Amino acid sequence: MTIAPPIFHPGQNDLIAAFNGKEWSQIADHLELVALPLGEVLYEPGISMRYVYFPISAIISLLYVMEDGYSAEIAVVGKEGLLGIPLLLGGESTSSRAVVQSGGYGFRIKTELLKNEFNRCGVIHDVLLRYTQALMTQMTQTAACNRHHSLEQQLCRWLLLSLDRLPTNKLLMTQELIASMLGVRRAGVTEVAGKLQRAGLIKYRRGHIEVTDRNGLEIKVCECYAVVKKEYDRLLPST
Amino acid sequence: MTIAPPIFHPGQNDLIAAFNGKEWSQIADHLELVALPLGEVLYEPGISMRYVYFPISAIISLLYVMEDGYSAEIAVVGKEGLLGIPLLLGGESTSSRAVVQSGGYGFRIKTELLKNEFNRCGVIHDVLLRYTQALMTQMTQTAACNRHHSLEQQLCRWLLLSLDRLPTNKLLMTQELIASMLGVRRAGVTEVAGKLQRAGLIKYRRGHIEVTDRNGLEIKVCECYAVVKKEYDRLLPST
DNA sequence: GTACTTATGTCCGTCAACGTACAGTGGTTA
DNA sequence: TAACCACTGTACGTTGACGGACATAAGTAC
Repeated sequence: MTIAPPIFHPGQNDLIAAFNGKEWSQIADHLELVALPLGEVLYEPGISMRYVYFPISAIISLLYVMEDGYSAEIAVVGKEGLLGIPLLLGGESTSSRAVVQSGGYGFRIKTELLKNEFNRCGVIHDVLLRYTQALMTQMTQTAACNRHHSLEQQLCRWLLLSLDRLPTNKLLMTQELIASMLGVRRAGVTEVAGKLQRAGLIKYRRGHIEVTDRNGLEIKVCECYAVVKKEYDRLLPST
Repeated sequence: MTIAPPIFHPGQNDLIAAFNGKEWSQIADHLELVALPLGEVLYEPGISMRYVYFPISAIISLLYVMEDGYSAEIAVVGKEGLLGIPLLLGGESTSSRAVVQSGGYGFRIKTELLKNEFNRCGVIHDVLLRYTQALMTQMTQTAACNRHHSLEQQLCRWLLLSLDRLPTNKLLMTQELIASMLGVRRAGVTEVAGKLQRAGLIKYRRGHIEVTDRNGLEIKVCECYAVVKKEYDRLLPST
């Protein structure tokens, strides 16, 4: 038996919702609903891509993968954003990889079409540039957090950022995956996650995480989370 | 006695050199040469600024300063770039601070004037967006480098990035300052710098660093330096 | 030249995270 | 039901950087 895909509409992506003008309706027809299954690689470093993605229920992780195989998450993109900013900025490719961190659905559109609208320098242009700045804030904070904060704080930040981009408080995530996103040992994640569980903040079950006390996480997390969230709210108030 | 400021012209900034069209000449007259002395703070988090800066001989460091006073460098801007991208992206302010890391000169122009030209979506617009992407690459690499690489590698990267933005191989820099840029202990910098000096790569003298074997640094440095450099060259080939 | 400030060199105990390894256990498949 | 695999829990020694402290040396001011 096959399960019918859930019914989504483009406006569930916050950026698309913010476009909603005449210029947008011209290309809205070209949006295409796609499944974004866990682990799918959407962009690979140095490769120029044909589509940009507006996630709805999926979360995409921007990772830098080093020569020795170690990786580090730079930012996450969910329904508040767009995957493919470099395509609009004119650079085509990036040095990072985009991987689906939490499976779901999204819309995609041919790069050229969005680029054409972007280059008219109307609402779409302005919204996307503000989003670009929000993304830069996230990168900034990742860099600073990597330097100074403990694994526990970083995990809290990661959980909250993910939660903000999901409809539920449940994540499908193994500790192995989280570790590779954060660029730390799996055993380190186990330790810290156990601590959070004993404190009653989360519940763990083989690849399922449930956040049971969001407030508690917000108390434990470092400032980085709030800085990013505040900046997204400021730059993209519609969301 | 007063020393006359060196004679600079705007084209010494690589971005301005790339503009050189009719649209640019309209506002070129409004450029103003300014001294950028070591330590001067050009942008403060959350404050909207009146000018954007095109460095010529100075280097500006983008720092995120945490609540507890610890800081981390996110990126550096020199004659290859522009300080004030967030002003153009529409967000006005950022969460980071911009500090002159190496004293020198630069040109500045009122934000509004550049913004107007930017919004015409011509050459200036395109060049600045490509620069924005280069800056994002630098942030990405900083985040990844902070996570995985040793202090020694990071210092090498920092020296090389600085060197690329200076006319000489000499830096005016105390270890204390470098430490606060990298977000590490001063004693840590001393150790590593001593090691580099004994290896004959640099020469130290109370606030003066001279790189005597650039090649040696490039061998020791992590991949992060090359990734950033390559991306700048690719995105802004005129430089 | 002397006193003073500022930068650098070095040491020590501490600690978070590392790499590695292995045992348990939940869920799936045969 | 049994076998198996993938995920999780835990342990151990190692290590790079930390916080803090103090000594030395290089410039600067008097």
